[in-house]
Amino acid sequence: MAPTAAPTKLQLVQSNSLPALVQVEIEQLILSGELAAGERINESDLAMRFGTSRGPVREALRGLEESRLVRSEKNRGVFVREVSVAEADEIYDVREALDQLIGQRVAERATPQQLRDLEAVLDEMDRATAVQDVKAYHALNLRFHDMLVDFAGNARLTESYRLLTKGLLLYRLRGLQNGGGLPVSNTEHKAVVAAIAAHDGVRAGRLLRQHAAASRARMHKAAAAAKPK
Amino acid sequence: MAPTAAPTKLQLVQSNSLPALVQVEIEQLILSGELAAGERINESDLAMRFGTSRGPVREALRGLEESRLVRSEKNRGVFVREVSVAEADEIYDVREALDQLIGQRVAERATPQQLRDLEAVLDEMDRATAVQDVKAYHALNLRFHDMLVDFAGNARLTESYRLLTKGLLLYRLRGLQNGGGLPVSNTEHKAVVAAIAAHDGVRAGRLLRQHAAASRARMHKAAAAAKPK
DNA sequence: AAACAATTTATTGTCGACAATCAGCAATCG
DNA sequence: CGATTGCTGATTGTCGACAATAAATTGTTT
Repeated sequence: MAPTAAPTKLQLVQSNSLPALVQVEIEQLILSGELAAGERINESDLAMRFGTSRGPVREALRGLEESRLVRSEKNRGVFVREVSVAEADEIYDVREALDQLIGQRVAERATPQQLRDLEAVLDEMDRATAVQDVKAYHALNLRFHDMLVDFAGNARLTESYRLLTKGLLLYRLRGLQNGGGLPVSNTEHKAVVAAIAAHDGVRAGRLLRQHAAASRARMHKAAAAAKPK
Repeated sequence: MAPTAAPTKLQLVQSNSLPALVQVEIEQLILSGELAAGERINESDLAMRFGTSRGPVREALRGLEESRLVRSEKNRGVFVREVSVAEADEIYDVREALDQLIGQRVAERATPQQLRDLEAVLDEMDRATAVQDVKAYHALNLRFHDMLVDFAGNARLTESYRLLTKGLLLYRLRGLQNGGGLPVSNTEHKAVVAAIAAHDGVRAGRLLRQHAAASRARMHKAAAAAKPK
């Protein structure tokens, strides 16, 4: 396997081209919420900010458009995408199917070391739950699911899954981030990991799918609470 | 609803920007095999060909890179992607999961009109099989699965699925397109449509997944036959 | 003749400039 | 007074030119 340990920034600049660098930078801006959903993106401003000309920025935006993080209107500019509840619902539909596949594959292939890594994250999440640190829990949750899809050992699956979850992330940023549900969420995680440890692919797949479905239900609940209408 | 009937060319030029147009054009070049897998793409040549400067071409290539149809090496250029058997295998793994979801959803939502459309394509495929027109069958097969994912009524699912199948298309172009198996393939199609007509989501999902698995097996068989070693 | 070094050529990467287009406002006319 | 028309500033779309890099070629030396 390639040395995935810690690619230095120098290596990044040498291997990746400038537009690629700018693309991940803008992506961070969007995912962190600094560029709000729906907001229009000014090419010149970004170019200034990164110390480049508008060319690389435009190329980066085209990449982000393809990954559906922005949408582009001719002669009007590119906008940070807004993900509606309906669209998030669609994403969850696909995600549930993929999560089932992920659970199954991970249960079949997980090494003892990978299992230990998963359990370590689980512990950290327990600690975050104890102190009600929602932000930390959220980050750990992302990391947990990221590890799972990685351990499934299918690059295309990883790619599809990441693309999907990015869209979900965009929705979550709309402010209606749920409050409760952390303990129950982690309980579900533990059940999944237990099935993986038992190398029970069918059960792990089913549980991970159910976890996604529960997550979707929590989203709906939060949305309904935020907008009683 | 907007007039989706027949978008005139004028509307297309007005709504879509030049880089987007160039992108689909290059995509056609790749999918048709005019730009062979592994081949290096010359920006200036393409720009000349489309009568634009290199800017729009570069933007289009960045989009194609994001959709994994090309890969890009810094200071060396962009290359049409080659999809190995292993990678095609990975894609099929994901595709099977999505196909199951597609079958289920279509069985739940399909309208009588949509069912008739599907059956019409089935008939055409029968006719293509009768005269051993592999090329026509291939095109119809793509159309059939395209219709299915559309009828599932989930835009994100469509998007993910199309992205995946494009990769598969790229593999098929490597020449080892199977010869036989057309009749059996269409028999599978018919079983799927029958389940859809019965609005039996579970069965349709299972059958469509099995169809994808069988298709994968046929690919392996063809690959083994082409390269016995 | 083979291996290495220097040079040339082709191609990509980046930039600044100009043209095209749009949103907003002001002036005009009914 | 409202609507329409014509400016105006800002922003995007596109281009041609130049710099940086890699590949190919040639020349040189042993």
